[in-house]
Amino acid sequence: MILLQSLRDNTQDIVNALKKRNLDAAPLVENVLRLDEKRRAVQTQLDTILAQNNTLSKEIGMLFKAGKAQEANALKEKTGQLKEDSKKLGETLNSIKDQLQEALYQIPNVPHPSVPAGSSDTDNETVFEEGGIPKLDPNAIPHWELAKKYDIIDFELGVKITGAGFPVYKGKGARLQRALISYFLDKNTAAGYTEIQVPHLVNEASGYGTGQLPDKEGQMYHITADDLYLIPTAEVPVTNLLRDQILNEPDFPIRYTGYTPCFRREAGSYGAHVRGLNRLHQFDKVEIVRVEHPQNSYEALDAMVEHVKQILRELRLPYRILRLCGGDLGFVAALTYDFEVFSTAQDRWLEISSISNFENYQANRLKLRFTDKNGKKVLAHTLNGSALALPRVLAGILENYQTPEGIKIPEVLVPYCGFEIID
RNA sequence: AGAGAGGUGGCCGAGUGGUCGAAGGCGCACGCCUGGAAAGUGUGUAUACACCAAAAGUGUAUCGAGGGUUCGAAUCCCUUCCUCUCUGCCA
Repeated sequence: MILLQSLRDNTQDIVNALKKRNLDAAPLVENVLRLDEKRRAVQTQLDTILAQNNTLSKEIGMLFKAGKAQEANALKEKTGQLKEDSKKLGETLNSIKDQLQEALYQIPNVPHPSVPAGSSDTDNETVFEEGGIPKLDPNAIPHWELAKKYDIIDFELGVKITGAGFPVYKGKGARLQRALISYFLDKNTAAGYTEIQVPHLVNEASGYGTGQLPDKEGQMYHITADDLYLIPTAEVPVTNLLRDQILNEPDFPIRYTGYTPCFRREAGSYGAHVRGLNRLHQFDKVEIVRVEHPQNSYEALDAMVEHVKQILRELRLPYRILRLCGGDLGFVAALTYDFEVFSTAQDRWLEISSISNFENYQANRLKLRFTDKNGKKVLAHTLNGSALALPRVLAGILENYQTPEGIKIPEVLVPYCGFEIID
């Protein structure tokens, strides 16, 4: 959530910057500032009344001790009105606070100056492109057909036991999945990220911490019996490890990587582009998460981008990097780079990683702070990215590495797979 | 799931209606002591919000969370969440 203090201090700058999201934030911001002003006025009133009441109570206590019961009782009568007033004001204050909170939740993060203007994914800016697009056999086919041909992924079986979007990986397909997970984790730990295994279900507080709640309630699977949510990404449990923490400067940088399955309801997103592995309800992902000193967060973002580049180079997949435009930028992100792999067989780009700096937007909700050199408590910056999401990487490999003899396994994965070709 | 115990500051732990934001200890920071260190010793050591231009300062809230009783609640009552122990179940 956006920092109220900076909203107060830089109102106009923030409203202007949010225009990049094609959002006229002025009314939202005005509402927040109005509520904030109201809140402070009520707070001051309430504090005064409570202070009076406290003083009286102390006096009464002392009078009783001194045996002056009569005087004490006289004072007691004075407190009646104060009590009534404080109760009313307390209720008002709570209601204003709730409204303020809700109003703040509606304001998205302020885009970084480098975020291009634009309304949809067609306005995203390609900042880097690398890797040769392979020349495939004229009979090349998309991965869902390859999956069937070599019997490595069974979508129908998934439908039978669960439903659409829950594929079953078989034989070499399953082994390739496991290989990718291990390979990604190894790359990440070698780059300094600490491997971590987290629960796949989280409570409500964690959902709020990283911003999935309340905005994206409908996107998560909710276990109502125990009021827990299946994680849509490892970002949620991993980032929440640091919720309510006050760090020290030497603790930076904090770097975590974790593999988890991810569960997404993807309500309302069906269509031609969701075939096969392109969009699933359950998929595997290896995530990287960083918590940084505000001064270093953009350096960290660049490092994360470089790191993922390295992996795609090793896998020899043609990819490009996009800087998301204001219209495509996620609600809580200040700057996001998307990685896309080109699927030659589908003749389209597939998003396989999204790396974002949330600056202090997420940390504000998480109450994730550190003590700076002057002893002040300052919000940290949080970042995360996929390194990497499995299904589309798998799709890219299957499609780009297909030959008439079978699907070749990228060299770096052979030691992890134990075979060189799927045939 | 059933029965019981419990949740206090960075940690341990005292506190069963009044001056308690909370004893004591540990830890941490700074100083003294020392050739240096240890030991010893002194001081300090929560967070949020409000008032104030700001600092200083003052006020308010916070003893798992929410509500109640009371002039006054860490302490009493209710609700709820969580943890631990035993029983049950079980990879």
